[in-house]
Amino acid sequence: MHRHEGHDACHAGTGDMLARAEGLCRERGLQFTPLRRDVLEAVAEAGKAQGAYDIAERLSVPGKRVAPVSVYRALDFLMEQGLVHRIASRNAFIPCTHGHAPGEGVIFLICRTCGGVDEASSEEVEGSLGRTLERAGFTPTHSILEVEGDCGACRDRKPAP
Amino acid sequence: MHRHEGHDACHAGTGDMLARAEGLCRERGLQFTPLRRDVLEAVAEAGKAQGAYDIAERLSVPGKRVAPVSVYRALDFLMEQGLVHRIASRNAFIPCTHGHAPGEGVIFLICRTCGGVDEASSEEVEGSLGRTLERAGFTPTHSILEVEGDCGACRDRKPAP
DNA sequence: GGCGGCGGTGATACACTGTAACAAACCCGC
DNA sequence: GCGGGTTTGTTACAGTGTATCACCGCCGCC
Ligand SMILES: [Zn+2]
Ligand SMILES: [Zn+2]
Ligand SMILES: [Zn+2]
Ligand SMILES: [Zn+2]
Repeated sequence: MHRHEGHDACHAGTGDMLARAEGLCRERGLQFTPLRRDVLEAVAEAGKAQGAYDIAERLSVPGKRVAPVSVYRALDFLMEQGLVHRIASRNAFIPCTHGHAPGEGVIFLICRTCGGVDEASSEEVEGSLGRTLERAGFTPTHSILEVEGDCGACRDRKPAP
Repeated sequence: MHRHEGHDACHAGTGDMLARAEGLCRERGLQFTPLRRDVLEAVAEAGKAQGAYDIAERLSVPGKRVAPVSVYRALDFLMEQGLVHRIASRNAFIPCTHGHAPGEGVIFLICRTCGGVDEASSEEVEGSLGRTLERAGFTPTHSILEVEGDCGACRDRKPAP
């Protein structure tokens, strides 16, 4: 869940996220390498959607540069495992904090003020979208639904004029 | 030129589209310049979503090159006037063949086989999405909904089993 | 031990997408 | 014709993503 109370709250789930990722990779017989771990950690700690180049810069230290291409490869892996999502409207990436049923759609709620991205899902939206597509004679394989606006915390913080 | 080659989803036809655009610009006191006209025509004739650089190349002839930056400016104008849409998941542009009520959402149906993009809208999807957002305490300003899959024509043409 | 395949990483180069900045051309009313 | 806004040309650059090859570490096999 996306929280705005402060950094501690935002970062609280990072450890859990890493532990979950490690377990999931072991379970699937895949390698949770240091680079993949670092990329996931960087995405999880950021509190907002991160570009691949942002991650590369964040992970680079004097004497040890992480090239964007390596970040892209790690992100591809993490996306295949469902640990990270790509936000098409921002060319940026977020950690998955939701845990999805197979085939379930996701709605990304992107706050234009704080930049945070929350995930939601809705059987109702799924159903009505499915009916609309069927009516149009269209067979879907994949869909993206991204909403921009103001999250509750930011709306409360700046009450209407 | 080539207007009746395929079964293409030129619902309205390129000519109608250009006439509509010209009338709309006159009505709003805006300039429907040759470049803007050419860009809209290129997008409308393509039959599938076009990248800005594709359009630039299509409009360029020996001795008269159209720079991508000019295409981007024309596309910005056409998008402001609601004559063209941008497909975020493809970094590409399509002509608007739908005609939208103000504030109405759009669903883009992107065929992975023929590359064509159709538009749909649904009060039902709008409503259920609005309720889901309200439940999440999120105030939307703009949303994108893009579905990838197979259009009816392509599904019929390749009967699977 | 040596050896070869395999997946992951490093490194460079490149393609694609989009924007900033400034100059020149154009249009339109005065 | 003149002045001011708009449109376009041109160049340069920033941002995003991919291709390619080489190297390394690991594991199974001879
Ligand atoms: Zn998720
Ligand atoms: Zn916010
Ligand atoms: Zn439209
Ligand atoms: Zn199709």
